Amino acid sequence: MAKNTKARHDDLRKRLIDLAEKTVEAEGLSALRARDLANKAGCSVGAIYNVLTDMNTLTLHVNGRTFKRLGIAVAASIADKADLPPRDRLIALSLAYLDFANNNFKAWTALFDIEMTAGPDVPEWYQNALNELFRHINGPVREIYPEMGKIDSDLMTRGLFSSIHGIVLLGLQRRISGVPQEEMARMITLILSNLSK
Amino acid sequence: MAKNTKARHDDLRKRLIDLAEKTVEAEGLSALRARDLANKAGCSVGAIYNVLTDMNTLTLHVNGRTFKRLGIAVAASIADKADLPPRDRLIALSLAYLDFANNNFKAWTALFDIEMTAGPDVPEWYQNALNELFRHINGPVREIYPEMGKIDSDLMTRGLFSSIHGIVLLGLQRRISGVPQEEMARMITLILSNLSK
DNA sequence: CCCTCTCAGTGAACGGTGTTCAGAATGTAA
DNA sequence: TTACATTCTGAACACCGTTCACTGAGAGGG
Repeated sequence: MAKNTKARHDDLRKRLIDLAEKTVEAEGLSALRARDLANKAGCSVGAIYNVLTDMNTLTLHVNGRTFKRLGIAVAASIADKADLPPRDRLIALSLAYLDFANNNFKAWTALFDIEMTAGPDVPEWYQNALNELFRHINGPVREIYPEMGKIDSDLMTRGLFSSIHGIVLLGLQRRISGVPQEEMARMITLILSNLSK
Repeated sequence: MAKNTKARHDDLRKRLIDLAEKTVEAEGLSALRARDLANKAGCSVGAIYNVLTDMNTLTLHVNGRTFKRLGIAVAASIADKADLPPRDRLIALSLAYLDFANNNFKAWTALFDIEMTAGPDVPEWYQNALNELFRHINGPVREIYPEMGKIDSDLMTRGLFSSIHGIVLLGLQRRISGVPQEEMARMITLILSNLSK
């Protein structure tokens, strides 16, 4: 029965993450409540804590899935575009990022709404997921700036990602007036098109 | 006494905002609690609600002050640099933004941590404060791209602000590995220096 | 078949939020 | 002093995540 318990635990854990993912996608991270979740899963509140250490780690699991989907969507955007000029590949990547954030707004928001006060460092899988995104950007960057040293081209890569992220973030949160949805794509294109050299 | 109460209310409101500002600066938005605040102000919890509709509006007041300080800091960075080339002025503005966010990290974070789910629109003063920042950016942008139409140059302005914001945000939150403090300035400089035309 | 005995699962209870509102306290006027 | 109006108070409420003393179902031996 030790084996049996583990199987039941694994099963419950998976169901909880599935349900949490649906909730986050539909209503956002703030709608993820322990009692509601237990209710939907047909278990007690306590059962959640038999299987997951925290509500926070549950969110981490959901975010892990979101990051995976994000990575796939971004990679797909340049899968058949290897022959395009590097600037156009950067634009394609960025628009895919915008598109994903827009179509999965609440799940995408949850990626950055989570607490990360524990220590100076972020979970490893989070770093890995970001590094995966960086890899895609780094190729075009090195093509555009072949003379640039590795340190600077890495900085440029992270800087470009952060820039696009900032545009998408402030735009989708409607924190900046006069940036309707359809203009965000143009904003991204404008900035990336004007990268010199 | 109607006058008298108004004066007392105004006084209490001011003291509450002062105390809240200190708390947010020292410990962050999450440390702002109604009971603690009442304790520090020497009043009852209920008194807060006689004078402020909400804990959220209290945060808005604090954020208003932070935005004002931010605006002053950013404006000061180019006050004596009118003769510099536009790209250098953009860099000065951006580094001032980075500097302010770094030196007032918790208060600056609070600017964007606040709930804005109420309706599709953000408070008016928030928009005004942002527009003030945009004005500073718009000048150099129009100098760099004199042939650009107003619509596009406005998009470029907002896009550049969002970009710098994204770099500062992800960098200071340590959400991106390998971007130590001193390299963020270089990251910003790299990107802005490579704006073409 | 029954009786232990173990242990996973339960949900009431705990500590912590923001917010409210019946009543106490204070002030005003007759 | 008394009657009334106004202001202020803090216990109580609703709602979080989290815990832990209990329950009850199932295993194994007699």
